[in-house]
Amino acid sequence: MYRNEREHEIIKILSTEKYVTVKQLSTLLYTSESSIRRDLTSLENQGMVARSYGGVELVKNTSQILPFSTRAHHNIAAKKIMAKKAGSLIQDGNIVFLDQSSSAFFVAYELLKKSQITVVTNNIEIIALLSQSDAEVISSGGRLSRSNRNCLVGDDSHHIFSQIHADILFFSAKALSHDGIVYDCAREEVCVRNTMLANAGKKVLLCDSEKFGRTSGYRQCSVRDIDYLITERERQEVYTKFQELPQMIL
Amino acid sequence: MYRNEREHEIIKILSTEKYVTVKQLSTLLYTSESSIRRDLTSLENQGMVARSYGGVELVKNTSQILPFSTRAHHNIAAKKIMAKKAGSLIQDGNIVFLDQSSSAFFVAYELLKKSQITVVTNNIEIIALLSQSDAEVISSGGRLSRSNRNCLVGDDSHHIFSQIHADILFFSAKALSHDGIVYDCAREEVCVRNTMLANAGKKVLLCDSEKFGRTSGYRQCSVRDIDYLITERERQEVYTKFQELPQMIL
DNA sequence: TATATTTTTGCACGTTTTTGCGTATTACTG
DNA sequence: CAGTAATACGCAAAAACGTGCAAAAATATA
Repeated sequence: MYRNEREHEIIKILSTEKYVTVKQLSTLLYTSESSIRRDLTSLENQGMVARSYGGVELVKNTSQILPFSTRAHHNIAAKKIMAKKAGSLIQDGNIVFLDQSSSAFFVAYELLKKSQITVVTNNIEIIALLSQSDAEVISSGGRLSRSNRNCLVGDDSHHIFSQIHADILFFSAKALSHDGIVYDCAREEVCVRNTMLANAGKKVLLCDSEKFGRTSGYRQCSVRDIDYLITERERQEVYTKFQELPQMIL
Repeated sequence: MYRNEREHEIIKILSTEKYVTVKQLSTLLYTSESSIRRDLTSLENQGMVARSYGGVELVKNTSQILPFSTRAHHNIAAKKIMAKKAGSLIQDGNIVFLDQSSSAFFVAYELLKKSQITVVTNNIEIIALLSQSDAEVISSGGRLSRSNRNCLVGDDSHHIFSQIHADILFFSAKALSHDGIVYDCAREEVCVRNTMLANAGKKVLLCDSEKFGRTSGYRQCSVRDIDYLITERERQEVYTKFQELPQMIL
């Protein structure tokens, strides 16, 4: 992690000072500017600081140690709200399909509160999370996606989803158009999700309101094919946008 | 666990100080720097501390998201040596099978240095590691093992290994008896490994010398079935123990 | 208690890593 | 497009490291 004591000090200094110059650091830490620069190069490579000509500042959200959590989850607040709502649909003993979305990842957190759950997913991040839990966890297999390196895709990923019938599926998408078509941008991920849709009882779409009224590259399904739509907004706010929608959850 | 009182003290100091130098420790504990270094090597091998030039810090294995990446591995030094040797057997463009052992995890590190590699594994930890790399990564699928929560087992885990023929397989075991039988302790893991063995070109056993002359619950295979045996010791030292062995690597 | 055996310690020495300086290169500034 | 400042890079010196070895300490044995 840290190559030496100085790198610790630099981070400590940056936690109080917003921005420091290389010269200041070399004075403060009684060492040459060369050494400071070498430290900064290392810290930069680890994504801990952001350099600019003459100085450096701290990168926010330094909880990066792990390959995944570094990946910025966008709109976390919305996803947490949706996950809470999703939790109310899950019962002890359920078999749950979770897709490769980060929305589904937050639903996995809710699963930790339930008992006797079986989870089937192609999302590596979810498998890693649940490896600590006492849930039964089943991974789909397949090739690690190149575009979105936290999920398994390709022919081999379909197999398990067609072997198991889930009580409930939680999935997400890139876009939901006004005429009720669900879109995603990655061909292979749409394919796997189709197999999930075909083998699940309740089908639940997690879709934050940012995605309303848009389209994307590939058609996933229609809102008519699903049972529940979950957003981070209030039921009322959403009804005005889509007239003929299925039962929605708050 | 701890080899002496000092190692306990070092951990105690590290629980309050984030980072300490070797010099500080030798003063604090009234002993030579050599002895401190020996303690640190031991603690590092147990995965308890992370060293860097000049000092050490505590390993934080409290990471919630990815439980294993920082998890303590036993006998890390031996595994690193074996991984280095393993690396010399891997060529660019190879298809590599890696089993669920932590020895194989260290081999995965060596793969980061190669190009055009395809990795097939049932080890979640390896998939997580390589998700950052540009290697082609294929996961076996299956049920997350209850005994060893970082790997996939069961019927579904076999499929991929029988579909793909690997250039080389790296695997480990719990024991290697004097008459050349390789043993492991988990039934399900032995089964998957059998499928790997059946579908690999070169078969390479990673086995640190601690495991020599022992047995365990389930028979995996004979040394006659494998092509290379890698240990952390010198070739000479091992030859004296096993007379009729396959070509060994240093 | 005395003696043998094993383990630990500290020092010396060869190796590896880091450091800081000089210099070439690259990036901002007017 | 100069002129200056910051940075990157090569190299020799310094610091830190690992290891073998003999002395010391701890442990086992008689």
